[in-house]
Amino acid sequence: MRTNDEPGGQTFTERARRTQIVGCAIELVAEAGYPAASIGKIAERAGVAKSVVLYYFSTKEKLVHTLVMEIFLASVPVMVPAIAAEETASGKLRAYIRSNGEFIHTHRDHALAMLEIWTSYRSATGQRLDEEMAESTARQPPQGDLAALDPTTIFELGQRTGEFRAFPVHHMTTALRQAIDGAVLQSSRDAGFDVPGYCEELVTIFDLATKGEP
Amino acid sequence: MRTNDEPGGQTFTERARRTQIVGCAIELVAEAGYPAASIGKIAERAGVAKSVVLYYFSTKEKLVHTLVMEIFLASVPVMVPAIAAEETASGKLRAYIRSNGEFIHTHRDHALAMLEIWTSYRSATGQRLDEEMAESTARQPPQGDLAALDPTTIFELGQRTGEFRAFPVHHMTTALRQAIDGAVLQSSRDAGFDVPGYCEELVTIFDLATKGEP
Amino acid sequence: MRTNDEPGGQTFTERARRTQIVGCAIELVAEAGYPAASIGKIAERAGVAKSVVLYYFSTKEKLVHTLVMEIFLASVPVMVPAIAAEETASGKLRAYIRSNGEFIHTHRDHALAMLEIWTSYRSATGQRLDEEMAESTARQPPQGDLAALDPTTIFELGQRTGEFRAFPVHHMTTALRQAIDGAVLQSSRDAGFDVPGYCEELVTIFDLATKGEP
Amino acid sequence: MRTNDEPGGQTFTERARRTQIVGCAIELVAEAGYPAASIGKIAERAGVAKSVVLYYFSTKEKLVHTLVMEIFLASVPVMVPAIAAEETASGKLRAYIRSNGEFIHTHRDHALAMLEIWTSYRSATGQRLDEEMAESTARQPPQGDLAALDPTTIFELGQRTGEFRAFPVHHMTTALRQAIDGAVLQSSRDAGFDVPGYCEELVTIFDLATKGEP
DNA sequence: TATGAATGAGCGTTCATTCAT
DNA sequence: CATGAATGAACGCTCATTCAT
Repeated sequence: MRTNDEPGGQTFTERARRTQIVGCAIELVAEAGYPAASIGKIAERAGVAKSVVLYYFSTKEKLVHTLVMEIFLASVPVMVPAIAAEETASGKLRAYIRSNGEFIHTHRDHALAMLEIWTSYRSATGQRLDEEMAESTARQPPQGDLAALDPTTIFELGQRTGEFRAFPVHHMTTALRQAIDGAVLQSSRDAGFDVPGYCEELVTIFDLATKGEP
Repeated sequence: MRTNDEPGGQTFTERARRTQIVGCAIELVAEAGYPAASIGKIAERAGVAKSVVLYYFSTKEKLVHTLVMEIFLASVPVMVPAIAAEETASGKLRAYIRSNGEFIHTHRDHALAMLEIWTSYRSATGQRLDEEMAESTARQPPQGDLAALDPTTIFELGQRTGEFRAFPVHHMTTALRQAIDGAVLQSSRDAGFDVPGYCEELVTIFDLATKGEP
Repeated sequence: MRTNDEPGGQTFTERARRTQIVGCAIELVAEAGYPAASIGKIAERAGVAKSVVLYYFSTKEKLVHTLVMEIFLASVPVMVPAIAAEETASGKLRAYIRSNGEFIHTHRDHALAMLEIWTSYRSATGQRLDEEMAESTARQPPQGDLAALDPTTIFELGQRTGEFRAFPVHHMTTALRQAIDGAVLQSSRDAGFDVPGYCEELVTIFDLATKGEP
Repeated sequence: MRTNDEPGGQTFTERARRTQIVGCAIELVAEAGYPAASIGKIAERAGVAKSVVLYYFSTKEKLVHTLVMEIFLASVPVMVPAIAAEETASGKLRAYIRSNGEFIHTHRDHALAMLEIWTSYRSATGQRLDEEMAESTARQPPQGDLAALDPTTIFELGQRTGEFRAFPVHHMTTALRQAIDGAVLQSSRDAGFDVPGYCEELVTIFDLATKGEP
């Protein structure tokens, strides 16, 4: 009954365990794929009992949500400053692609796990991750960092300043996000895939694609 | 007596059942995702016993292979003639994107199922679909139609004729394939997604991206 | 509607098919063991449809009974004359062991299949082969050849003539039958096992064991 | 707090359950035969869910190995001291047969289960129990108790001391093992079979058979 | 805080058998 | 005479989850 309750209602031990489990889960999902990443195997990798995982994350669904958040938060310090340092929309776009590529390159497991979850995860009711998130964030739209990490913002800026041609922003966003995910996909097939090189090509592609003919 | 010696050694009943099961499987994979498309659920949807599915496709792996082949073959008459009708590389590229979009639009379930399998399927040994296919086609590389449906061919043609700038072909291929898959993804989230509109934008994007400044 | 009904109510074709299926079944049981010898695999080996097997032998149980009878009948021409040619009980015993060994040697599949069925087969109600047979032959005790192939007869003869010492006949029978089955067992583990050599040793063993001290 | 750190890292509950399951499995195999002893039926007999059996023995193969070990270990205290107490080879041989008979008599289910497994078990790859064991003990040959329980040792001793005549040891071993297994077989057919009486006859048989004429 | 124990639903697969043709 | 089609029960096994301690 020591007074070891930390702010946020979590003890030091609890935070450590959660971090450890999340780390192992990310590794396992990246290596074996989401469907093969059972709670039992995650626990085994973490060296704890299976029930411990469910003690901290009462449901597999909640564990996945935590994973996603963890991965997203890991990308913020890499991407947000890089984008913010640029002033022009095309500068921000280049920074977005390059810093995302850098994140994929330096955090391969994080990126692989995210893609696995993104493509394979379904809730008990059959919903995909984005559908679940869309529901929970319907009333509370993303702000701050989350907004900064949405290419939409950049494309809208560029169209406002006249740097970019008139294109449907959400379509360009889809194309860009998918193209970047391609880096993760190739990296998952071939650990030696040249992610920075691929992203440099993406910079060229979307530079040309957003500016259009003079 | 005619039903028993059809070409391919398959009776009328057999072909009908196989078609029906494949159809139900495609629907279910498209709706619920690959991991949720168990043999039992496929059978239930088809209104037959689980063992009937395994009577026609002795293994789930074989069922998946059949699905993939079926979907691929459905795309051929839509895409191949459209691409072949164009002479220039940029014409072929536009036709590739537009006809692929048309296929996604008119064969939504096929496209969704293929994407699901592409991203979620793993063989018993953990191999992905493309890794399995890469193994089986190692000695017998694709020819004819299959080659025509690989954007690589188009990009190489364009670089030879000088229509396209010098870019790493495999990177451009990855970006294009991913961008097109984006149409499927969006369509799975929102059945009313404007696939042709999106693809028209892709036409512009890759037109600009492949030509570039001199 | 040709008048091809043979005596016994079986057509030529029918007998041929039955022989063929029984032969394949014996081979398969010998090779893969009884539990692995499913009707489907037997049919496959015979090159007929699974239902054909059940058309001729309406039940797997009946097929097994036929197999056993077939194997037994195959042993008769090898063993019975050899035993009958001897006059003394110890002569008949030697002939029994040697001819049984010869049968095992020349009909390895038959012997292996019999042993597999003997040790592994259970009817739907859990009964073993001998228990089933004991039931069906309760009222109709074996005669003629069957009696000749039961070592009991030989042992009783030897005790009557004074050639053999006084031992409990059924115990000696059990020991002998088991010892001979050992040849099959060893042969199943090692195809090159020296069955005749082993049986020659059995001849010595049971010669000594039945005569006892002078 | 004491239950959790027993020797072997097993809790009291775990050992109890394992013992219970192994006991039920031995009973069931003895009664219904190995093929009929499914995990589900073993669980049913133990009054637990099917998954509980797999919780303690992650694979049926492992359960079988445990069964075999359990049965073997149960025979050691009965047979080894009895054999060790004799000095001559023929004394050891008599003790071997009699103590084995005693074990079969007092541990009928154990003996039946062992014989069932011995004759019917096949691993996933089709290997029999002895073939599996031969593989695993190839580098680490059995010593001490295991060697004492192999009749080969006794026969070799007797030939060295001149008590036994010159016979091929492995053939005599096969015959003896098979003859003793006959006791189990008869006992399984008839619960009232006189195992000690049969073994006493075996003592006579192999006494005569190993000594022979000069 | 942490865990061992237990469960039930579901998985892919095999199999003997039935039946209409 | 022969078969293709279909079935239901059972199999070994995995998994997320519950619960008492």
